[in-house]
Amino acid sequence: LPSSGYRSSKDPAVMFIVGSKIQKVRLIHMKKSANKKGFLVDGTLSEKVTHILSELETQDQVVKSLKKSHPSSDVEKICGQCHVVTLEYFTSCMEEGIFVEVCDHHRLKTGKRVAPIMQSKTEENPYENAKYCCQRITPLHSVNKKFSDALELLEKHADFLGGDNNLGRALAFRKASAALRAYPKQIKSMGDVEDLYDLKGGKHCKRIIQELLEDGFSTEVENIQGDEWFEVMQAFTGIFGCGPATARKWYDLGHRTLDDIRRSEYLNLSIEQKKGLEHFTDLNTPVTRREAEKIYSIVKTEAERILPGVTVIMTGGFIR
DNA sequence: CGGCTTACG
DNA sequence: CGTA
DNA sequence: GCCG
Repeated sequence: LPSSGYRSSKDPAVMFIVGSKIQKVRLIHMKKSANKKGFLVDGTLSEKVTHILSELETQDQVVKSLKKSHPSSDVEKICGQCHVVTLEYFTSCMEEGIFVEVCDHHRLKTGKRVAPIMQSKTEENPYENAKYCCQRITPLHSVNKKFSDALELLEKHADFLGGDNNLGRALAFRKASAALRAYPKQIKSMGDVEDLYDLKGGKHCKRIIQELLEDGFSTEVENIQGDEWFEVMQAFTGIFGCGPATARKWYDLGHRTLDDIRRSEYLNLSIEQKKGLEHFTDLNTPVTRREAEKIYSIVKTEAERILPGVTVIMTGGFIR
């Protein structure tokens, strides 16, 4: 341990896990497994704490977060006496069964600013190595739309069917579809998809792609598109508040159109579904940037009135 | 052959 | 069960 | 349906 400010080594090590950015169930699980392995975990931030573990990026963020959750503690002092470390440190400790030695790479940065994520134009699209979708870039308009749309249709179909295995199948189709949508080059032969993660071990998705390459269409896909049940399911699940289960129920009762649903006396429509029907077209129309800017301007004006100098930033897709 | 995100109303 |  |  560094000499200044640290307590003597005869005191037991105590960890404290900062809740921020950690989902509730995961936090509970972390504490549970730490206790099980004999680690001392403080429920509140006390002077006994020697290791502060956090998913946050910097020490300043940790201090800020703890001040909120522990207003009566001298957060700065306690943090100054502790190791402030990442959850990778936690993982290492769990593996070893002891408080492992704190290395530099475990420590949280002291800087206030989070480094912006830069996308250099010269950098190649990291797709080839991407195992996880968060590691790759997906264009809004993919050159492989034809392929991704086909698999997306199969995803929906499996989702509409529901039941045990179909949720898993839907997930697989979704991943495969997303993989193709993110693939930067136009797919021209089976060789292009041979090793693609989320497809490489598969048979069904590859068959669809082969059909599209050789014939320009897939019989399986065409059949689904021409299927009345599928079309009606698609329409019904387009209603806010109506998912696959409700859509199936309505179909089985003989309904076929949105107006059937509107006119029906006996369906106990939820408030969401009533509003979903009322604003069907609107709710299925993407919000334009122009509209988003307008709302932004209203929010910004009002926020500045309440708190002069405040920063207001649009988030979600419109941040791009 | 099991598992497939999580939380909330 | 549906939404986020 | 695909992955581990």
